[in-house]
Parts: sequence; C-alpha cells; structure tokens
Amino acid sequence: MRFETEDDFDLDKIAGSGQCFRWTREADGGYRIIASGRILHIRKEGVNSGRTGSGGTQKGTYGGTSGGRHREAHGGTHGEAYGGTFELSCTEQEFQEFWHSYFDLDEDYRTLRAGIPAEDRYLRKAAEAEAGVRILRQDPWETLATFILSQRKNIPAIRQCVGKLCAAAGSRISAENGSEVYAFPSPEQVLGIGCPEIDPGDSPDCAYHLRGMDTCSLGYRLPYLYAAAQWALKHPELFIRDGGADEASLTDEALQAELCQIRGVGIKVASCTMLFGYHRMDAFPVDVWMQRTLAEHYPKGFDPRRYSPCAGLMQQYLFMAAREGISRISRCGHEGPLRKADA
DNA sequence: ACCCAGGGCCACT
DNA sequence: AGTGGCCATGGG
Repeated sequence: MRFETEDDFDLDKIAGSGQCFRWTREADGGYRIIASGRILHIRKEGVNSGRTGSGGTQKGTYGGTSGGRHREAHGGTHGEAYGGTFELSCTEQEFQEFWHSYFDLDEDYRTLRAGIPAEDRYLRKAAEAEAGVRILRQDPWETLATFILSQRKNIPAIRQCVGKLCAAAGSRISAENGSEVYAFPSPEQVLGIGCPEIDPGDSPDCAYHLRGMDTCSLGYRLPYLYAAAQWALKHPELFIRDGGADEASLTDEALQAELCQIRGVGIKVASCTMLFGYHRMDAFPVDVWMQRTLAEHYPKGFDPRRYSPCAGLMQQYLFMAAREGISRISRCGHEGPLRKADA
C-alpha cells in the first residue's frame, strides 16, 4: 500500500536516530524494518535508488566549506524532511493495525516543532536541522532489552549485537532471498540461551561466557539481560500491548522507579525505554552526547520540564544535532571530542 | 595500538 | 549523596 503525509517524516533521520537498531537500508533507497515480529519494506517515492547521479546529494558532499557547516537550503536538493508519499510492503489493514501506530502518525510533529519558544535559539536550530525524525512507538520489551545491551556501545555496535541476539535466540520470521530474518527474542527465549544454571548473582566473573555458546557480544550485559527477562515475566502487566490493564496508571516517576529495579537498568536506560518503548514523551535520556551538548549550549542548565509534554522529542533533536556528521558523512572535520577543557 | 561508546554497580569518601 | 574505578567488546 502507500500513504501520503505532509508532516515530518524522514526515513534516513529516523534510521540514524539511535532509537531503533533493526532498520537496514536497501539498494532501492528504502528500508527494511523489523519490529514486533513483523517485517516492513518502506520506500519514499521519488527517491532514486542508491546514489543519485549528478551533484551527489548526500555522500561526499560536504561543500568545501571548512569545518562542515550545517547545510542550509531546505528547499534544497532533497530536503524532503517534510513529508511525501511512501510505498509500503504491507496491506492497508496491517498498516492501520500496526504500522500507523508504530510511526506515531497521529502526532503532528510540525506543530510540536513550531511550539518551541523563539528564545531558545539553539533548540530551534537543532529541531530544524533534525526535522523529520519521529518518536517511534516500539515494543516495550524489545526496547528495554535493546537499551540494556546498548550501554557503553556505539550505535553500529548495538546494531550488530542486537542482530546477533535475534539470530541466536529469536524466532525465524521468514527468509528473503536467501537470508533468514529473525524476530527479537521473547523473555522466555532470552532465558533459554546459555546454561540455565548460571546465576548472575554469584560469580559475575564467569557469567559472561556460556560454555562455547555465542554470547552475541553481550559481555558484562548478559546477566543484566537475564535479569530483565525474569523481571518481564514477573511483571507481564507492564508489557501489555495497546493500553489495557497497564502501565498507563503509573506516573512517569513510578514507571521509572519500576524499571530501575532491574539489575543493569539505571536512569538512562529507563529513560530510553520509557521514551522509545512506552512513548512517555517527557522522558529525557541523558547520555554522554547529551551531557556534552547541554554543557556547551546550556551552561546555565536545561530544564526539560519547560518542554513538557514532549521534552523527549526535544532531547532527540539535541541528541541528533550533537552527533551531526557521525552517521552521515564519516569523515568531515567534526572537532574532536572536547574534554574537560584546560589549557 | 589508541580512544571511545545512547552506563551501571560497587566500594569508597 | 556524591565520586571514581571497573566491567567486555567492537568501531573508527
């Protein structure tokens, strides 16, 4: 099927946003998305496959300006952050039942951006540069588990780690032209990998290896993942889909406190889980990138409550702006990591 | 070989 | 209640 929107919707931006790790770019310029045991191919109409001929729209164009400035020129060559027509591999029914919600299409992101107060010049600029990203409504368990294993990994490493875990423990969804596709493992499936007699509480030093089994590069996070799986089985009411008897009755603070009970889950992982898995739009994850950019641009402090009820989206704009140049153009001279400045 | 990564735990103050 | 070392692993 296909659908059309005029709202912010940029596949490249979402794919590189650091909230989802199972989007893979395809040769036709679209993406294959694996989520909640489903596969979707989505492609924007009018986008040429692969590289575009003439000016080379994305790769390598860092316009000779020293230092790689933000490209201005919306209106520009392919500045289609603002909507378009998309071609999806699913049926109309499946779109209405699942993907419409997954992409959070009932929310109007242009309006949310327009609501940013003009006094906050930097945030406005970041939001404009990163327009097109959306906060996906992902599965709570998949999100929780993914962000547990994300700690102290960069985004490409997270992608690889998640892929290994799915292949090792997830159910096979289908096979497309020779390559198998696996769903994210359920809590039960996670508990099924490795030797059941390993008790993460006892000997942490030998819990990282599973007698010749592939540990999926989990490292010290493996016991954390076990603990989360056990916790999820004990609290099924917090993982009910689509409302229900549920986490909706919990305040953000209460939900965060619940999640932080899990060994290996602290404020940051809980915040990511809440924002990307429970769609708590005020959750405000702060990682090293956010620390850096907040210190640089908001020396007097940044109060997320000012942006309620969508502080988390503002966080996303700031996070992505801070990482400008990492995923797009790997080489342009982003100034090195600034340390605790001294001279 | 080096430094760093969408951190959190635990033992220290 | 704050801070620092440490954890396992892979990408640039």
